[in-house]
Amino acid sequence: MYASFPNRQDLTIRDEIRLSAIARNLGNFVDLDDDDRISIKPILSNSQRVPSNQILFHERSCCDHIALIEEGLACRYKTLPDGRRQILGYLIPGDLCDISFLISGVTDYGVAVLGDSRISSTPIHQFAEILQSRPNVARGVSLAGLRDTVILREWLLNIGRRNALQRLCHFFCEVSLRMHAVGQSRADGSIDLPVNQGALADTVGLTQVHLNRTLQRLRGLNLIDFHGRRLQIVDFSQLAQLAQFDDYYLGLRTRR
Amino acid sequence: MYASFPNRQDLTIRDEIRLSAIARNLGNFVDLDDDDRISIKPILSNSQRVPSNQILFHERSCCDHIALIEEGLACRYKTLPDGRRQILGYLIPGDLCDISFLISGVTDYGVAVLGDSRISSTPIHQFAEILQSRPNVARGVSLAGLRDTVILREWLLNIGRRNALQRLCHFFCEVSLRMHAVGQSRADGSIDLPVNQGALADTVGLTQVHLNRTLQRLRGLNLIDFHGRRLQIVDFSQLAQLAQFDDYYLGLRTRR
DNA sequence: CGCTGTCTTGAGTCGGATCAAGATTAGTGG
DNA sequence: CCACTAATCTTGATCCGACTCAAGACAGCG
Repeated sequence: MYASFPNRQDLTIRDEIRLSAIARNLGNFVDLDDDDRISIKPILSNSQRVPSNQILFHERSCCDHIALIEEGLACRYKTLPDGRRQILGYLIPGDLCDISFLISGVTDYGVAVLGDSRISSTPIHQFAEILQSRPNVARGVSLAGLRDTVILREWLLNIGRRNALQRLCHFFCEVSLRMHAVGQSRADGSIDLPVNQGALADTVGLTQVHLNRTLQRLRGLNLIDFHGRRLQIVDFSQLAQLAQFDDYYLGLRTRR
Repeated sequence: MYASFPNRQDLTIRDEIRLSAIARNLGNFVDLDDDDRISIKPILSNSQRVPSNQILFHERSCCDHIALIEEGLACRYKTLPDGRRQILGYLIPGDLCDISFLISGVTDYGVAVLGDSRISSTPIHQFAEILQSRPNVARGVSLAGLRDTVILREWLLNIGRRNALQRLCHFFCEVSLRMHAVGQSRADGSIDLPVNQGALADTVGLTQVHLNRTLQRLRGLNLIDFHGRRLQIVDFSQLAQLAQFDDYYLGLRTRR
């Protein structure tokens, strides 16, 4: 699928899991051994394709499954009675949405699929069993869940205290690094970002029109290139500087 | 201390714990029995007074204790390199800050005390022991922690998608209900809110000047009365309607 | 009483919203 | 492959909410 990957056919199952997005994701937080990786196989085994724009679950719904994004993109969101929407975060390959179902079983937010995706769904009890038998995996999953909250806090700072240009830069920096960390960037460093400008506006708390103009400013500064649902960051360090972006909060192991 | 409370001297230890803010807080999520309540006594036993404006811990620090707000008020915050600050949430009596230390040990945010407070601090290992022996308490603590995140999401929606007046109304509704739920409201329904307008501005993502004017509009509408660090909500239902506030996300058991 | 923090007010500016229309692209069925 | 349709993107004009800067009023406190 991606240039740097060997052909899937040639891989053993163990290697396939090793290269899976979730193994890469958890690998950012803990060191998984082979047994750990084998243990998460059930989570990967019943995936299915989900078309763009489908709602995985609605705001204020109940959940007895834990979904994993294997390919594609999804987002958490909340809406106001008058229809205004705020996107609360993105779920990229390797992300679970949401382990808090293990505790609570209800959601305050909804999850929508953004591009055509492949998503697997695991019953809560089965998921819980894996966590119980593999403490290492459990710790990785906990830390991944914790990072979701850390990102949420950074977003609140972003939207509450940065201006339009900075917000957008910050978002692009973040999503780009996260995609890299789970092996979802292309050879040229670009990433697939199947979102329209309306969704981008709902991400950073702007209107669609103003987002469009901000995007053009960014393009004019020659910092990014965003066409055909693909994001290419031209100058990451300048982008990060403009946004006062610091990857500390992502807690990713640097492994370039 | 509050008019409706019996004199502390007359209480047995068991009753004292029952009336403690943390027991009331956890009681919003699970039903605690007497053994559960006795078990949390160690958490309450080494409290000390902390003066206003003191920093409990800084952004990006390490933590080996879990702090409990027994009286007073504190807030989580993050700052930008240029000094801009965003308050991420308030810690009111009965709140733990933050159980994620059980997993991670480092913070991305800081915590500052706002009014003179009484705060107790428990070593992580001791705290973990209690959770291990009392699953009911553990579940309550987990749900309380989960609600912190739910509130965070609501704040992102609030700051991202509501205007100045709505944001402020929403915040007042929320903090008022939360204080009620842990027995921290006065006989007349007012609550202590030891924050200045600068902090309020950092709460809802506005400047201090504009917050001042928004506050005046709210006073002009005769919906609130905020003087001398005390908040009196004059007409809750109108305030809630204006903010499109819905207490669903707080997950509090209604017990008026 | 004077200091310091906090609140309030005014004037001017600007960032971002709103409204409306047109251009471009993607998707669909024939 | 084209024609038609619906999304999406882009642009312009205008307006308003919120920010900035600056100064003054007020309150709490030693």
